[in-house]
Amino acid sequence: MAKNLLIVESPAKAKTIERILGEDFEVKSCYGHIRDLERADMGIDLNNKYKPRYIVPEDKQKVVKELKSLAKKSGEVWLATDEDREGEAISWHLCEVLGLDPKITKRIVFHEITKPAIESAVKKPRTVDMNLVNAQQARRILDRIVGFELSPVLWRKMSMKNNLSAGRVQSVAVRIIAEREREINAFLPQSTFRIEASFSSKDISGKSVVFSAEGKKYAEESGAEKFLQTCLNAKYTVTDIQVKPGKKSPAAPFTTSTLQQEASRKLGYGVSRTMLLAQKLYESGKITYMRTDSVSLSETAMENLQSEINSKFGNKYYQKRAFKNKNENAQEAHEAIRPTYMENMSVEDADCRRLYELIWKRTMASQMSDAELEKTTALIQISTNKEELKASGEVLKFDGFLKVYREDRDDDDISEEENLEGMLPPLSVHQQLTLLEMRATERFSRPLPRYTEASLVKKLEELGIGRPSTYAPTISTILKRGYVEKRDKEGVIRNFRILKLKENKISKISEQETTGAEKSKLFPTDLGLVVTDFLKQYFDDIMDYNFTARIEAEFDEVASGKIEWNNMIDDFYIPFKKDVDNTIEKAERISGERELGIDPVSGKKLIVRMGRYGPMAQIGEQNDEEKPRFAKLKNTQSIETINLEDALELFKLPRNLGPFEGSDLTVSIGRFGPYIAHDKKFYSLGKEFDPYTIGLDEATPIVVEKRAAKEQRTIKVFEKEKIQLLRGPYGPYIKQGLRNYKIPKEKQENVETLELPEIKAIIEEVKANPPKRVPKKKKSS
DNA sequence: CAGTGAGCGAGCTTCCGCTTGACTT
Repeated sequence: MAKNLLIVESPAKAKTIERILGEDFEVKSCYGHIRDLERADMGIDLNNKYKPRYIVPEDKQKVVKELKSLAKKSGEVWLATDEDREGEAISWHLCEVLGLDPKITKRIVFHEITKPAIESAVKKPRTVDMNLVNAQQARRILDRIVGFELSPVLWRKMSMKNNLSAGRVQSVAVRIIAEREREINAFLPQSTFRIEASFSSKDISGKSVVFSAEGKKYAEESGAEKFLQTCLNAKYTVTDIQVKPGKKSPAAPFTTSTLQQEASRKLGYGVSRTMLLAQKLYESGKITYMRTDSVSLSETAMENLQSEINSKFGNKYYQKRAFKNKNENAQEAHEAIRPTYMENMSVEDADCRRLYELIWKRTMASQMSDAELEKTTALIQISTNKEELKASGEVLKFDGFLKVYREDRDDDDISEEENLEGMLPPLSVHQQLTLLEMRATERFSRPLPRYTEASLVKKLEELGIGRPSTYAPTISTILKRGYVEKRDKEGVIRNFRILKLKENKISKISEQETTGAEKSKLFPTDLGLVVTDFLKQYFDDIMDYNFTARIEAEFDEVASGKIEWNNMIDDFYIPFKKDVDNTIEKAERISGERELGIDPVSGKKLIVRMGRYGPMAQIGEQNDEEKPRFAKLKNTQSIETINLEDALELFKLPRNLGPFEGSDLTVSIGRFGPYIAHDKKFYSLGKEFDPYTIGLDEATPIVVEKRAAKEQRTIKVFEKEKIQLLRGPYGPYIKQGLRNYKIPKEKQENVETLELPEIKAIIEEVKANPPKRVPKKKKSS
């Protein structure tokens, strides 16, 4: 009898399932979606109820062909794609392509790859849920409409014409970054003077230890000073001690988003790196599926965890927990991310090890007991005034899950008070304390920090925007489009004041701290800011943080059969199309123009705006008699924040440094950064040099050095044929015009002896057999 | 490779969400 064919999405999953199901089934994977909307005319028939036109993309034709031929030979085809909207649609597309009747074809689902789960799924097959499929089609079509209508609006209205894009997810992601930047720019730090006293007391062994207590905060220095004065000659007595038990509970096992956040905080990984390593672990069978929004663990995994915890730490450390997803948008087609076998504490692969151990610890901790704490608060009376000081401390009574894992938090979630808590020595009521010193320290409020890749993912997830499979690609997209940059920012030094009461004397000191330093954070570019403003002005609805949540609710109604998908799309498209047409007709070109003042030399207006090649400054106007002067903004400058002085500075380039070997040296900034030009040749200027201040004596050695290096690189030159024989980082190569040609290995040995005929032969040879490259696909890249 | 910055019109770009490879100029 012919075998049954069971189709899943992921090939790694196929292997495991085939082992579980045994002889009767052949398990194959379709590698995700097998059809997509055609690109021409959006792939949607706007005049016929938005009827979609699907095609099998080129890179999926091979797998579709294979599945077709297998389906023909098989006894019965079973569809086991993921149990979510996208998975349901994949099953339906498979029916369409393989010629199966969706009304009778067997469709099964499971959320975990375990023997009981799969065997019970096979016992109760259903058929494809067309309402759910239609909800997916609506999602797909709406995203296509938004992306393919909005992007062309940008092409028309932006002077920069390199492939700009807009979409339901990416445009809101950029908006989040843009708004945070503006909040930070507008932020005015407020300072307060916080009272902190250090006392000495005896610990259990009779040794002197120091602990601190906190007092009030004062808005002004004068208030803090007055308070300190009232404390002169004071005595300090403990008046009250409160001891309260407390507990901490472990976090849920990892989802894609929480894994990305913790790998960023604890290991400093970007989201793409995390996903790459997780993929490797998944493919080698070490962890469960890594693109998931579920926090639940399979029964098998729970049993495995119980026995591991009991044997490693004892029964006292075990606590069974079932986690619930807080996120309403979760589709929970898979389990949480966990090790497949808890007995593997680590993995061989060094790259993956740290991520694996993180997953292991988090999973382990999730089924361990609470940590038990004792929180102590002591009130301290000041004999000379009515204020009180408060000392708090925390003692860990039982470590519980903290034995293996503690979740990190982002800076913005940690309050000052928590930071201060430490241990307290044993104290008693009426106890007299010895004051070591009391300080009023000036503290400034801080703006919220800029987003990291991972904290942006967290924000997107909270808003229900994007899916586990798209978080990392979305960030790549907004970086690639130049809407956002990932970089560091140096902090600035600022003074703060401290008033100190010590040995019954008050003194004032000033200290310095660095503030505003950021590492590996997301900054909006001028392009990102300008495009966001434009989209918000004309497409407020799409840019709304709740847009996705609203349409998701409608997709749910489609999925439950309450509304027809075409009607839903129609309700969206009619007003949207009106906005698009109106914008194309009425909106001015996007420029972000800002007038900074008057150039003192020419007396003309200086403006900054977006130009064809990026942000720039301009002196004078287009229709002036004299042509306006232009200068490119530096990478670190922004249209929004640059001032007149800095903008004028930009016009000092190109600078003529004077003569060298008979011709002038000039320095400027070009398309590829700062450079020195001499004798019609160009030499890049390293980061350590400033083109605005570099002098002739510094510049000439650079020219001499780089010229020598270039000569060394050159083996031979044939002027007439425009052919050069050069030495590159990957060995010698031939350059003709702008194209490079690789020299075959066997001829690399004696390149010096190569003559023109032989070189031409190599060029012809390479032209005839071009090296294999990633085809520049119009599709995914 | 090292300049540019107006507008026209050719012909191009673009979305989100499922999946893995095969590229190294």
